[in-house]
Amino acid sequence: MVEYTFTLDNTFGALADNTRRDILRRVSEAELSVSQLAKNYDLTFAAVSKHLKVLERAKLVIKRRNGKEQLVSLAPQAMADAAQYIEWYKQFMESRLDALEIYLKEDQNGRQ
Amino acid sequence: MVEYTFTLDNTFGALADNTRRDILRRVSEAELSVSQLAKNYDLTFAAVSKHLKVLERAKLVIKRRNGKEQLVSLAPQAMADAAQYIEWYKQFMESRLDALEIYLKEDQNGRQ
DNA sequence: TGTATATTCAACCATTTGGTTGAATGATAG
DNA sequence: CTATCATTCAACCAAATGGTTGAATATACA
Repeated sequence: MVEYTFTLDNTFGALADNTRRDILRRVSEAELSVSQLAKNYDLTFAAVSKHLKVLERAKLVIKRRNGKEQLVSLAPQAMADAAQYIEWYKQFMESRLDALEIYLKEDQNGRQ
Repeated sequence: MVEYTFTLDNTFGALADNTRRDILRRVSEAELSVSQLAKNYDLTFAAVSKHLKVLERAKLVIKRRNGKEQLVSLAPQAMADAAQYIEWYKQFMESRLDALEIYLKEDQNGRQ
């Protein structure tokens, strides 16, 4: 674990919003312009542009200019980092997930 | 994908803070009282208590009373849910991670 | 060159967040 | 009961977030 602190703050912070997660979902399927993205939300263009800046800061997406428009796509390198953080969290949860299994087995009945 | 929206907001929101991630790390190893936790940070007791409420709202920890103190531990069921979200995110990233491999192979040299 | 299109920037506003302090509540020990 | 320890609640504050509108910038097109 290096100095992931700020990056993790940005990464998780960026993921803590449904619009941004939806943007990620969309651009994970295809590279889209800002206006193409903006069409999907009941938000102003500027608001979507701001969301994109949050995602850019978190290095979850990159933009490249194509004529008048700006094309958004997932940022492959940061994506790998994100997956790594997530993997780390999964690891650190793992021991507890073992405990969970035991817990669930011991508790087949009395779940509220 | 059910209605994870609010939960994911809370989950990722809760994870977007180093103090809270550190609390999670600590309580993943052992059940700790609020004051035992608070000792580790240069924060008031109340501030730590607030962080714990955020983690509770995200169902990442649970508290149980033990005499005067309140013992904090990872919330096993929510932990499983969190792992599931994370797994989902990994899945949806997977296609792009394949693309990443290709990208990395094609780009052995020119990384800035 | 001027105009339209795509996007960002700046200023502003309301709400949320992360922190503080001090009072209130809960539980145990005398 | 009352004092004490552990924790929360309430009120407050500054900074960050998520949104708006309107002006500014960049590119293409005629």
